[in-house]
Amino acid sequence: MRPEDAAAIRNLPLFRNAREETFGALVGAGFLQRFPPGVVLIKEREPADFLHVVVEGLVEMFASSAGRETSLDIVRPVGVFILAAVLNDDVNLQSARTLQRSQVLMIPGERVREALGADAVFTRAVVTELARGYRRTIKGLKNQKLRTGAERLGNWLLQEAAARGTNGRIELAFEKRVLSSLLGMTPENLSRALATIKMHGVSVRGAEIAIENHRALLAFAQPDPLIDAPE
Amino acid sequence: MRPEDAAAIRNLPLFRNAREETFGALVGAGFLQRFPPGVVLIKEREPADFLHVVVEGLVEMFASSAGRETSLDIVRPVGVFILAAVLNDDVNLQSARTLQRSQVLMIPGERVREALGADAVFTRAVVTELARGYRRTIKGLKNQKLRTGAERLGNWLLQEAAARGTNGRIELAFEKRVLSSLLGMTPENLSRALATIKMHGVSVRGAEIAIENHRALLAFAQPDPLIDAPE
DNA sequence: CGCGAGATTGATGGTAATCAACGAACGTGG
DNA sequence: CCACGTTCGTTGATTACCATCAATCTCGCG
Repeated sequence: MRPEDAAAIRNLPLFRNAREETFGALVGAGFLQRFPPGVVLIKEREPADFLHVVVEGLVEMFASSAGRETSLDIVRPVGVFILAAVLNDDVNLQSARTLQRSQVLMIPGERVREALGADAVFTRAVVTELARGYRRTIKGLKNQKLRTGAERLGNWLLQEAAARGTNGRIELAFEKRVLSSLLGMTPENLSRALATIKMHGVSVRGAEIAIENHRALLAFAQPDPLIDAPE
Repeated sequence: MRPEDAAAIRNLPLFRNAREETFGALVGAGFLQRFPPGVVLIKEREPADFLHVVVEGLVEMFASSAGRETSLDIVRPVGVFILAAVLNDDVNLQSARTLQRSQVLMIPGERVREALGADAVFTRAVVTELARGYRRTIKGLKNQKLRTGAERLGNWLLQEAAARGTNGRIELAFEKRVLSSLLGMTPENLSRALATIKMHGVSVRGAEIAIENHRALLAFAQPDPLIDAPE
């Protein structure tokens, strides 16, 4: 593992204040691996054997049922996934696949559960991380139940633009079909939603999306801090 | 507080294995109060000052945005709510109101956060409870994104019937409009969904719903343990 | 009895999924 | 370098699903 990767992981809220030996035990027992795009890292219905940390790249969380499939989240560096399943020693509710060439650290779940008992500070960080993930998911549920597709798109754009601080310019890092699934619609409908939203201050050229008229998009999307807050 | 209420709370997964003094400190600092139906206990956007425990009755968690409103969960005895917001010392993402005459124990958030540092067993229980709530919400999101309204209804009925062990008979404990909101549809559409699933082995008379043909309903609803499992 | 809240039913329009066809971009192999 | 093929995205037509508006019905209760 490169020193800057180790430092990035150490700097995760989950590990930042943990004791050195806790961190060492966890990372020491883990495997750091590279994957090409499109690799399925975990599958729903299977036991959650490893806690995953995305060190580099991009990972899509998704789920299927009765022949349908939907994307639930996109995990960027440095982020963690299936923490809840690992802690409960349960099966995965979600699958995960790489969207880009990615580097992922996998820590045996058993080690994570051991660390819980051994390091109170780490445990407190786990509580915070879980609570944060919990709240993120509730926001996702509100987003899905309270808004139309075009509104979800508008708010997603506002959020992305704000997160990147790139003055309203957004370059999609993955295919539009993934975005459509994340936003809870079909690819066809994303196309139409993008067309709709052009009337509200947005321009689209391929994977380049720009918010030309921030005020107009705000008026249309009506962002709500209790749904769209970055965290 | 009646002794049997104290015992029920003590028996919650969250408190079951906590040290006696932890439990005493938490419950001792709490207020046990009775409320008539329709009382708003907490409001979204406000700080989460108290952890709430539903001792008796029924509480609806709901949220609003941009003039729309939806129900997110129904909490029954003995259940806990807004744990995540209390732990993060953050604002509520959801509001809560009583659906029936209810008894609720309110524990100051500060005490809960203190107990985290003082009792490792309690902390471990908090981790488990949070992870469980997290996974429940992900199931809710999958339910919403992967199924139609009638399918959500069918699976809700199957789940209720199984939970009550009352041989397929379900007596609604709250108004249908609440159920419709919980299932992510309008009251009108719930009526139609109920009409639809009459063709799949369900009978409805007022608030009495019965699964006459379990096999037929299963075939229609296609329950999935990764969405519908009680927990 | 008659009122009123909740539930149902009907009519209509909007939103989204599906099916189908076309177009653009890209990579490969001739 | 170009022809071809594949994948992705877009567009159009149709259908399914759902929301809204309006009217009626049911039932509990004063």
